[in-house]
Amino acid sequence: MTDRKVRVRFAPSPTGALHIGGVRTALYNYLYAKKHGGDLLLRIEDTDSNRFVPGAEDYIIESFRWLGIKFDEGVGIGGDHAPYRQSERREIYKKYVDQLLNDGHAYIAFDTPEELEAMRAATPNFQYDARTRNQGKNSLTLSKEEVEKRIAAGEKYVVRVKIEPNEDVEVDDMVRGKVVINSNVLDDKVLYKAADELPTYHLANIVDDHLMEISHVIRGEEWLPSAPLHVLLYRYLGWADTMPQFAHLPLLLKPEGNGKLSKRDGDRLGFPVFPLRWVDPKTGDVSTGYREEGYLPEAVVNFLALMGWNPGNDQEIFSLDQLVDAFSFEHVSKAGARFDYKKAMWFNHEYLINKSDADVAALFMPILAEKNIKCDVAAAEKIVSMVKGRLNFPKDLWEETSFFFERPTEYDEKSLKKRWKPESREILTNLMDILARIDDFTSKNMEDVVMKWIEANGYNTGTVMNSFRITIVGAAKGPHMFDVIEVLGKEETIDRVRIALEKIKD
RNA sequence: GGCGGAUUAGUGUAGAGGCCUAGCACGCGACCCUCUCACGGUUGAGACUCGGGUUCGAAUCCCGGAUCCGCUACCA
Repeated sequence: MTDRKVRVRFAPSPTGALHIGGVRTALYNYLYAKKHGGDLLLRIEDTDSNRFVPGAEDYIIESFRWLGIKFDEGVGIGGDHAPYRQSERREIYKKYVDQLLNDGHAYIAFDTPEELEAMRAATPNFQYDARTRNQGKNSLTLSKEEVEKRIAAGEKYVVRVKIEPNEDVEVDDMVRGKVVINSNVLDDKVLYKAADELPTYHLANIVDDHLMEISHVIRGEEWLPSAPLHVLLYRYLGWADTMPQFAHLPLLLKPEGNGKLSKRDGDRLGFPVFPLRWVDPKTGDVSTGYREEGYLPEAVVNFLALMGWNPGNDQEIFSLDQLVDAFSFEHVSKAGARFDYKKAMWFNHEYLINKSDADVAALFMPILAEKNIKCDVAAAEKIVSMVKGRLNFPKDLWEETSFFFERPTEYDEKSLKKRWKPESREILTNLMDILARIDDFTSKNMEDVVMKWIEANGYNTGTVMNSFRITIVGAAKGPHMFDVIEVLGKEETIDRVRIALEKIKD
């Protein structure tokens, strides 16, 4: 289409925590920009003064910092097109509002909310448009003098776009192809509110995208119905030849039931819908985040990328750079995607498994510190290497390793019932003697000695090992037994068996 | 209601007229591995929304119904 530089933007409203769907939109913007050597900008769309929430902007910036999605320009970074906060761009919008007014593509309207309400009530399917605007109090129906008088008197007004009727407007969408709709179904949307001297989304969005030289608008599907309006605005403003290309992304849907993914789904099913923990400043409500739940940022990115896009083959594990390489709109799906939080857990599991023992140990150390347990890094790495495969989250580490640090206080009943045999007591008593005589207390050596002993006595390996395991671990679970007792050491191992034999009733 | 979008197993998806006896992954079940739990490997159940066309042939193209999603604010 155009050979100009790819410049895309993520433009959230600071109305609360950043929704995970917004994160995905930003991610796709990032992937497309980087794939084509372009820029990604962060713009804050705070044109609704009523919905502004303090802290939301910092939250957004911190979220992307954590996820590793870097912006090239925008709020918090700066750039040639500053300011990037719409509330700081009032004068800029005013200029284009006037241009639209002068060119007859917009008009001033004085109708109060109550009057509009009445009009809506009076006619079914009412919308403010070419057929009905003659019923309103606006600069098309009022005399010039009257309009000026009202404005001079300080009456609050609004500027509406004047949609030309009966015209097919075509939106060329990168994921959906051509979408055509007739301008008759478009209404004369409010573009500007004199009350707070701010534009609405529609105008601000077009003006900023034009001024910031945005080449592609990649946003959620909820914007598809207003895309024709945007196309018209580019035309009315005389910017049709540099209009960006549109791509409307499928929405993230509830894991079950109908509708789009919401915070409530996360609360109900137990998964985060926000990247970071968020405390609502008004209500004090606390929402957990992916970061706080122990998700790895690279796992979140990978999972999100695959909700609505696929590489066209069976590959599932992608680094951010690999995603950049593979991304294309040809493989963005059109239908909304049910949010698969179980798959998200699996991705985290995969990333955890593939981390080095040293990296997982680094996640383990703070947990140990919190429990007031002294453990050097080398030992932590060794322990972690044994349990890495069974983790979904770092917080599972304690559950999987606590027996290395604390003697069992009780013995799992199910395990006892299934694995404790009448001969267990006698076998373990003898095993204590065997272990006591081993000088080389390493896993491999002990395995050799003990297995030979088992064979020589004609014991059942399962009976011996499982009974032994229960006395050491407290249940029929955990890594290779000899690896466990190597870490524990001879004295501790024998103590545990002895104590267990005292406590366990046959 | 109006307008737009969508529709492959429970979920995410592959599939762009014959390669489809519809592939992969998550989840679920079984088996193998094994001293247990995991990991890993093998494997099972499980889908083309429904009707009509077009075609020698349709998951793939066309039309219609159904369902779902979104929009329909001086919110984004």
